[in-house]
Amino acid sequence: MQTTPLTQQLAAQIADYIRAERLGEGERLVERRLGDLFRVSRSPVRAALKLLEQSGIARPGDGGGYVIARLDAETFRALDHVPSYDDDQIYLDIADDRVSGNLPDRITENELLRRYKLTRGRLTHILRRMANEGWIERLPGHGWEFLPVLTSLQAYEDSYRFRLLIEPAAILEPGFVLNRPALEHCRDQQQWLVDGAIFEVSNARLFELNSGLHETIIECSRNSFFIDALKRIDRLRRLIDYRQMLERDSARHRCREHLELIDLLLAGKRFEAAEFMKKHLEELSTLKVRARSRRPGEPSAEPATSRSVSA
Amino acid sequence: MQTTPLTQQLAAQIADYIRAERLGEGERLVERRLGDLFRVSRSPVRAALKLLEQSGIARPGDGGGYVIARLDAETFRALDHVPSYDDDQIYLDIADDRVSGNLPDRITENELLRRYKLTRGRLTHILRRMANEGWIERLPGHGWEFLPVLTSLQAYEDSYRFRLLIEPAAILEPGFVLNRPALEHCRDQQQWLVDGAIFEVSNARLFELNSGLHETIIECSRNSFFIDALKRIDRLRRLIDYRQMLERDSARHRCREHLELIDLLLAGKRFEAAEFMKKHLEELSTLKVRARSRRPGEPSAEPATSRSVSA
DNA sequence: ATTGGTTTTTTGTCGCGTTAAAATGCCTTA
DNA sequence: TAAGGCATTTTAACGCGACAAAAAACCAAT
Repeated sequence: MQTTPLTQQLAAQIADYIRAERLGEGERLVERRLGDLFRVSRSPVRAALKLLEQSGIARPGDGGGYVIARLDAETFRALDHVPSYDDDQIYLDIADDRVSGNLPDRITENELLRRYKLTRGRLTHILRRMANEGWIERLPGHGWEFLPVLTSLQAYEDSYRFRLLIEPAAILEPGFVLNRPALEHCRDQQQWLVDGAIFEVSNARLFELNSGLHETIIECSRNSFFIDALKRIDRLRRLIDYRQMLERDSARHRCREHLELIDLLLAGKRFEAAEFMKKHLEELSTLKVRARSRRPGEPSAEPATSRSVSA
Repeated sequence: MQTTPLTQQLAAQIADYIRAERLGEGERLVERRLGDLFRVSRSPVRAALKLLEQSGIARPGDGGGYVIARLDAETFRALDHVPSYDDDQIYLDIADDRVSGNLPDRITENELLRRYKLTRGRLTHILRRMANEGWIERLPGHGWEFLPVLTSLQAYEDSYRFRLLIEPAAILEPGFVLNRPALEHCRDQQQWLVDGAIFEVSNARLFELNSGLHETIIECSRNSFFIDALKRIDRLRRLIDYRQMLERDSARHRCREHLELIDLLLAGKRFEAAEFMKKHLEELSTLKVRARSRRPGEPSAEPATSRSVSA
């Protein structure tokens, strides 16, 4: 039996689907329908179903095929963490090495190939992704050059001024429609954080939950330009914010604000919500600036915060 | 002698550089310095210099190397149009075929390979580019799917509301610094259009000049998030706006507005400029909406605008 | 008509050799 | 010491074949 990335991903998606749709034991898992739903052919669906059988989520049905087995929370947990693409880890490794100064400003593809033991295709994928996110650039001839986007404080302030503009405006978009279930899901998560989980979750997870909330809100605007713009910023932020130790007390304060914000939205008070979002982001921005108050060129006044960024 | 794309591009860049820096006859064109400037090694610079010799812009200097020859406008014109990458044309062809309905919603890479006679590498480049611009998407398994971003009127209105937000705000950014030479260059171009050239230039060129102006302005904000956001929108717009016959009288009106806008900026009246930009975009938005008042699904009421573009 | 099972076709990734072109290093000269 | 000339090394795109996996077509059963 083969378990390819696609198969694993599909299995996780199907599990999510079962949970989201509240499907009960004994219901058929129809191959064709699942294939249509997730835009793949039946082949990977079959493999995914076999995988789900092994996890105990599905069992063979009468007359072939699979039906849903039992559904305790424990069973799901096994598939909970979406198996991130192998590439994603290497991508983060490169970002890591870059931010911590292990990679020079300019580098060739072959050098990266050697360092990270990749195939050419994979590396090309990763490089293009980084280029799209705007922190590496192809040189006219051979090689690539890292851009200073991530490392400068200036970029941070810039990104917050941009968010300050678009996020409140998105809430006031004419096409804005609340996605209640998604928002309520976010509220549960934020409540969970406030109730103490915040001191236990990883940086990565915390970042994911918070940016996920902001993205859920902006998605309600149903204007892809707002949505894409924020998502692009978040992909960039992820690379930095992952790494710095987030201060949990102020993070908790932010989560409380998130809860307020969600409640305003759920109550239909869009205008107030937009105002609140503005204030929330303004606070966030000053927080960040205070935390990393080093000018790009200037020597650091606070050695504790100045991690060497580039060789 | 080899003339690769890089060589040609370099030659054009060097020519531009000579013009921009007002370098005179007899000045040395130092290989190393040019290489550093354009971030390439000496090899392609040498090839480019040979090319410039053929064009009559450079001539061999005493003791080797090249110096600037004579500099009449006629000589430059030969190198004026930057040789666009081969890929760009195919990219536009695909967009063309897509917009005019010659390509199905889903398609495999091999099918595209056959249709457009590309190598795998090239196609991968193009597909990734389209994916980044947000109008095609990789399916989980095999194949790609075109997204409806481009074709819907809704997306148009969305994009204009987004621009209406960011473009005036960009002018008011704290880091805003006028790029006088660039703006004056734009003013010359706009004046040239208003003076009658507008009835002669191609759609493509008109689009390029106008979006170039808007991008020049937003670049003065020196906030990469504003800049990137607008550039992304423009890349999308290009695909559509290329194709529809632009109405020259209202286009001329827009150019007149552009001139006013530039004058406000050059006079340092940023606040007024931002206000003017807002009004300008509002007008533009209503224009567009009126011009393409066809719902995505509905049959076209104006057959004149649906030109079959490619076989 | 749906569904599952099976087979066939197609796809797209990987590995590897080849090669033009870009980068680099060395030498000479002014 | 800064420049060009020249030779050498390195790079990355291309082409091709192999192979696993996904898509598609076909069949049988209910």
